[in-house]
Amino acid sequence: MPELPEVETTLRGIRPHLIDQSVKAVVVRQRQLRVPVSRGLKSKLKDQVVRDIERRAKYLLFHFDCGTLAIHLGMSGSLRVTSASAPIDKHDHVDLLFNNGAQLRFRDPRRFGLVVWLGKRPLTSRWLAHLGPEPLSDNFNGDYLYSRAANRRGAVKNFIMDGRIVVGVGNIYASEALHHAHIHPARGAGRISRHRYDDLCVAIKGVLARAIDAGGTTLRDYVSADGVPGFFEQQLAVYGREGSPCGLCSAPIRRRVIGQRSSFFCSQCQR
DNA sequence: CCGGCCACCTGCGGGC
DNA sequence: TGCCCGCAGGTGGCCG
Repeated sequence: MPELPEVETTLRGIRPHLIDQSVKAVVVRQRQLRVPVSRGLKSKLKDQVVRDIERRAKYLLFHFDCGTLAIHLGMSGSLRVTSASAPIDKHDHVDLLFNNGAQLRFRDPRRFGLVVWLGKRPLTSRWLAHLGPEPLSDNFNGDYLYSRAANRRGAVKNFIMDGRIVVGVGNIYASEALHHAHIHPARGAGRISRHRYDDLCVAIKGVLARAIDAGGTTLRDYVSADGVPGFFEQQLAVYGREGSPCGLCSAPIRRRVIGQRSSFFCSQCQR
């Protein structure tokens, strides 16, 4: 479900409720997520104060004095701040209860998500150490993309979805950004000019920034931490629109599997 | 190092 | 109504 804009929207929703609050209890109903939730989490977090929460790639990092907890939403995860009386869904796997009465609830039907302790040096942990730059940062630019693409024969769509190259570009926004930049998703990454990588970089930043502004994209059941759906779906140019006319040239949008993922594009506008 | 493929898991909608 | 199939927003790991 969530790509970077949805994770950023979640961060903005939960942060004000939890900063400076101390953990009263941890409830784990299902520890079999992508990796098992560690049994020591409860004793580790008890009475610890949330000093800050930030996002790195699609990971939410909860910083405590004793170290950092990471939560990843996988394909179907969501985080909500609820009251203690909220009914428990069968996929509500982990709660953090706070002394101010707030409760952070992690729900994840498919259980591809992650609740892991990263210790005192989170950026060197196996989950974060290999990650590429943030797409909205200044060190992600056309020069960087072009240099990393040299000699790569794989499809550019797979290239920009590779977290070692750049983080946070998932299946929706990869298709969207490539349409904006008029680049065919199956084109070899090493066969794109420096100039076109400038365009692609601008397109990636633009599409992510607009999606954040709209509160993310709601497909199926995604809602932000406050229970409000995102409204970016109405702005999607190609994703999920197979057969409908391209907004630029009216040719029908095509769907094709690239790297085992559905990809949407206009074969007129994108080369 | 790189590319291709698989796995993990549940739910939903469409077709018969 | 019910079953089966294909599809779904992520990403680490394995193999050649």
